Amino acid sequence: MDYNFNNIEKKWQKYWEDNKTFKTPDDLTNPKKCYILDMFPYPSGAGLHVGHPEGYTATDIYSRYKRMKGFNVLHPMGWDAFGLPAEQYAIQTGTHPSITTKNNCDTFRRQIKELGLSYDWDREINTTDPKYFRWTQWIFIRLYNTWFDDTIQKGRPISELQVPDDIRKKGPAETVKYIDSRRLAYYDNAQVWWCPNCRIVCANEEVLNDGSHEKCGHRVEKKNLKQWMLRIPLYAERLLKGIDTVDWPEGIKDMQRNWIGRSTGAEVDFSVEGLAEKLTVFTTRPDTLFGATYMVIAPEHPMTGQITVKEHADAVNDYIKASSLKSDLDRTDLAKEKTGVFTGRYAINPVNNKRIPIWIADYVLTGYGTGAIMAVPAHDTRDFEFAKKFNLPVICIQDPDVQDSEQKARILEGNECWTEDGKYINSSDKSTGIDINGLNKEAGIQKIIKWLESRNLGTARINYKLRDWLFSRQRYWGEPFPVIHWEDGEISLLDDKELPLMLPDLEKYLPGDSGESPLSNADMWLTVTDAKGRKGRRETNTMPQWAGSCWYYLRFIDPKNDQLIFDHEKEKYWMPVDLYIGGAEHAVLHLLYSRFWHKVLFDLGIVSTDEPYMKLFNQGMILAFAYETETGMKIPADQVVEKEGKFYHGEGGPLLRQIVAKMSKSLKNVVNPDDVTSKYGADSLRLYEMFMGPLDVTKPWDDKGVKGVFNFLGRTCRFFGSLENIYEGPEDPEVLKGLHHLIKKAEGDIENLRFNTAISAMMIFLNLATKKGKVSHDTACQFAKVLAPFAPHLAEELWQILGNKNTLAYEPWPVYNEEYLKEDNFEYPVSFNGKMRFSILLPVSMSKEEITKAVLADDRAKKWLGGSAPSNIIVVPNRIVNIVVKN
RNA sequence: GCCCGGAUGGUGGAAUGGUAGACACGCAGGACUUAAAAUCCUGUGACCAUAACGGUUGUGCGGGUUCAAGUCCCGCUCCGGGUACCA
Repeated sequence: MDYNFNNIEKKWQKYWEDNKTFKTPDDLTNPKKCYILDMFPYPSGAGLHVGHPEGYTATDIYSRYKRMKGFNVLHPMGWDAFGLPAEQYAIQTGTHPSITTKNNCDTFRRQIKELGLSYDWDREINTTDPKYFRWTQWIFIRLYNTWFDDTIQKGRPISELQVPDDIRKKGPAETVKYIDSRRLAYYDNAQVWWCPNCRIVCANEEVLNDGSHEKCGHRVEKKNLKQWMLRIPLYAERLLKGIDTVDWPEGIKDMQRNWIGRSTGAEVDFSVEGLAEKLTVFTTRPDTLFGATYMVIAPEHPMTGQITVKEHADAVNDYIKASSLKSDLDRTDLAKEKTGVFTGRYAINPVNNKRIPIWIADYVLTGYGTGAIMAVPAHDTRDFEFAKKFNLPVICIQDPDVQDSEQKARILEGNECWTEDGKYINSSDKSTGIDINGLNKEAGIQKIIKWLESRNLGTARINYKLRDWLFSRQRYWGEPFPVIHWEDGEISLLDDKELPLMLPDLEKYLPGDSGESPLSNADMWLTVTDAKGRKGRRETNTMPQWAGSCWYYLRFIDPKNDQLIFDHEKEKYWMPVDLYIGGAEHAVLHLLYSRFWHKVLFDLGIVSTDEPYMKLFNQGMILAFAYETETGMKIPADQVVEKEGKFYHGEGGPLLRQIVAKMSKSLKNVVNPDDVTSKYGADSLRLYEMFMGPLDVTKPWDDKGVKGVFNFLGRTCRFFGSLENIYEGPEDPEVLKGLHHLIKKAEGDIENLRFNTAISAMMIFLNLATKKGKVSHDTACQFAKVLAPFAPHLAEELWQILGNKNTLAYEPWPVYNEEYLKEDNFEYPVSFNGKMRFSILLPVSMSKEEITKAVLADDRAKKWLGGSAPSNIIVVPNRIVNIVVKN
């Protein structure tokens, strides 16, 4: 039978759709459940990219396999469809973003369906659908009404928050202020990055290192705006601990840990000459207090005004102004050159009562720790650079653990910085009574913290890099906040019954002039009046794109529920997600934000698991070949001519180098999945994406490679689709062995997401079957089953040709029989001194002694021994023989 | 700078410490064909050698552990990703 993939694929896609083959039954009685999730895409106007099907095919193979293993499988797909491109298109053309979004979703859906992916389309969700974002708003209300109880490390309803009496006495305004200060969501002024080009606020994460906006490349500025923020750092410890409980790649776990950035140390209070107020610093090295020769506070520190003495005020103000104008670019570029200014004032070092100068410098950040540091130039490289530049004293207080005596001398003299361990010197003071001389780092830190705490000078402290999450955007195309700002200053949230709060239709989508979102133009929508006639204005910010993707996996469980966010019995059954596959670019933000929301929902009893995603896997990026000249100039792929395996810039042009690069329009090396499916079919595309290499590595796309799997499918079709190759009766032992070997291999490989080697095993079996010329009907059916998760269209077709009536999507996965895999003989490689010289076929049952005897009796062994006696013989049964000869 | 990966034929890649290069592409030769495409068969790391056998060498570089190292340990080089003065 010819391999007519077009007919076969259309036929089976229609069959699956008509029969709702992959509709997940709402059967909560099957104890074997498996929730297999893809990171749902943002449906861009460009359509599907070959990177998308990589992860989708992997989860599809896994899903189909699990169904055949008798699992109840939840495998849904949806759209993360809020986002800027549709809004910018609306600004340009006046087309409502919902129309653009719908069109893009339709394209994506069509393309995905053409790949034969076994999604339950009845569960399709769309973050822009009011029936969906109603619940996103609902979760926001929960966040607003939750506080974090540090003592039990748990989020609790705000109604359970005890307001201290001294605050209650100050009146209702102070009480509200106190309560607001504990909510997980709060509204406050925040200095944010502002992109003048897009006229939107950008999250820190969206600003690139060079100070440009990730989306448009324009330089961003700082701007003060009222913003919604989420107190994610309160969950830092929980987020950190949870990482240890999930089956994720270690690299991703590390990235999350680093992002949370826990560091232990101490807060130390320094008294300031002439001021009542103390200056508090955070340090991870309180043990180096004796080496603190100056202090630095951030330019944005609230005490800069008080600390700066008159004579230095001008210089300080100039410096603060200058640094406030700096973008990240400047701060990074100037990282090599430290800047700073002296305030004229001195602090007192608590360990020895010495006066040390207070400086202002922008290498100290306002958002981390207390925004102030004690500088220990002898043992911190940044402080060292600064001290050298401004001629501040460097006092070495640790005898370094180094051999090099010259280096040791330089360190002791304060001419080189030492950040490793060593025994303390110069670290005692009679007047204060502290002495850590002779101790090493760990003991020194313990002793100093104890001392500080006993004197109320400081306290042990844990700090996190993780910052509050800026949770609002000045955009139209996002979830509206269910929030009203009343004229008397009160903020109130909508009642659950009033959800969803819809987006108003607009004439124009341009942002408001002051940086407000386009919603500020929607007068009718904007103003509200309560029963008492009080006027209010709706929140004009909308939520960031993260909001919808933070919890979508939960809605898939019960996507059409109008009464509840989801049915709780269903949630208990399906959660957690068993396998989650997506790109590593979401390793930190999406996964961290999503885990945070999930933990809040868990604390409130809305979900039943502490972590949402049990096993995570990141597919590698798919790159493409690109071409460059000797000098490294990139040449678009359409100008390249291939001749005898070499590449030239045009006919007769200069020789080019083939390199591997990201697919890009400028390099003209973008591969469109539609082109691949029209030429080779969806099964070939699927198979090639999996055959290219391990799922998690980045790998280049090679059109020639598709041919390999296409050939395999063609040969499969011609062999198993031709009934003259199939007979009724017992199977040949060699074929039987090959088949069961394949079943075992494919099963293990699918479980471990090693699809490339599973496909190779199928090719090996096909080669064997072709060589034999005929296989039994049973063998053919088993093979179709193994093929089914990978190339489902062709597998269904073969299954039908072989006389079966139903879809094989739910046929039981074949069981391999170890009996068939048993070998009578093993071909022993015989090495001499580790070098393989010849092999010898021996029965597997042979004892070590017999093997030794048989090998030594062989003429070839005699040749390699050359008359001398072996000094050692290592026999590993069914593996190897190694003979050691001394010469 | 720091953190995390990676380096194996012409190419993508395979290999529980135990026969390096499975499988596939490409290439070469052959069959079929008037011819081409498609398909099928054979060969294919490099080097030396041969009528045939065979041998040497080989997993980025330098050391080490081991009977045995692509795999484990130490020290580098290069490439990719993440991150940016986090006290």
